[in-house]
Amino acid sequence: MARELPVAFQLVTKSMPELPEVETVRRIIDREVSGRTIIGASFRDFPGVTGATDPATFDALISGRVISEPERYGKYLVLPLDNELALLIHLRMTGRLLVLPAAAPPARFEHLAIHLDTGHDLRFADQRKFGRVLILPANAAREQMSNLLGPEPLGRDFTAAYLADRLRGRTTSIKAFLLDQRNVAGLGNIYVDEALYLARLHPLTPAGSLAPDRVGPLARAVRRVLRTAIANQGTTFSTFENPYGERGSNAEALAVYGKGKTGMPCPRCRTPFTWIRVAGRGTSFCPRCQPLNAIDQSLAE
DNA sequence: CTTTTTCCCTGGACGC
DNA sequence: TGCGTCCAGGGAAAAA
Repeated sequence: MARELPVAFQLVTKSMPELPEVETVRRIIDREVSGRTIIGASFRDFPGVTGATDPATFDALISGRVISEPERYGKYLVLPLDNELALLIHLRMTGRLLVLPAAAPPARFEHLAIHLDTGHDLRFADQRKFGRVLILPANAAREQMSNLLGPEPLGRDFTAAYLADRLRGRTTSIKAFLLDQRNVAGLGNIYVDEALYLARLHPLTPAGSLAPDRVGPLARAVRRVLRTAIANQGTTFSTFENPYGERGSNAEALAVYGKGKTGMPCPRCRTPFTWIRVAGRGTSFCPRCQPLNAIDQSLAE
């Protein structure tokens, strides 16, 4: 049994939810919301809960249903219901899931409220409306996930052999490759920059040009930054506390992300970090620790 | 097929 | 102080 929630609390703050942040949200939802019965729902000012574009239909589909254990696929969250349907949620940039007392006023930028039999709501808020909520058959949701996403980086399938095979012949940059959810699920801008720093790879390195002995370390770097971030309950840039007094502390563990613009020094060699744009994303790296070697440079032309 | 670019959104930071 | 501009970036879709 989940303990009584003391007051309103925020499951996760803003700041680009990637795999570790979504996993943090998943665990808290599992703790506090799964097993609960939905007694109603409402939404407004929302692009729509795809699959039920009007509130009444959505309410009818989920009322009386029990939420079962939430599943995470990359950055997606699947909340299965006991009627073969599921909510498929993506927070994108600024999406947040909140648990609030039913009587609490709408959170800022709140779009959707799911009323639970505990007297609390599961609410979805999103300043920039990039986030998405879908209702669809649970099996269809899982099938969509397997079509859209590569292996889980912390799962058994994400091996050096898989990565080497997948990299072969690719001309795009290693950063764009890692951001592509079909290659590996769950990485975003923060953890790609961190993993490349750890693996000492220049973000523009052509993916197919990685020396064989760099592939295993890259896979390990990816796993390491994610494990650390999960242990820290995600990267939080603004202040928040969950009901247990915990906040995501991984921002302090970041070595390179966001530090290129101001030229902060590399903790390893004190060279100022550099900022460039790669794959449409702001990219920070150490020009000394993460060099483009000669063969990479010729391929990058 | 692969790769790149554009677009969606809005608040905060910054320059003048 | 106020106004304009840039920036944050995941992923769908279009373009190359």
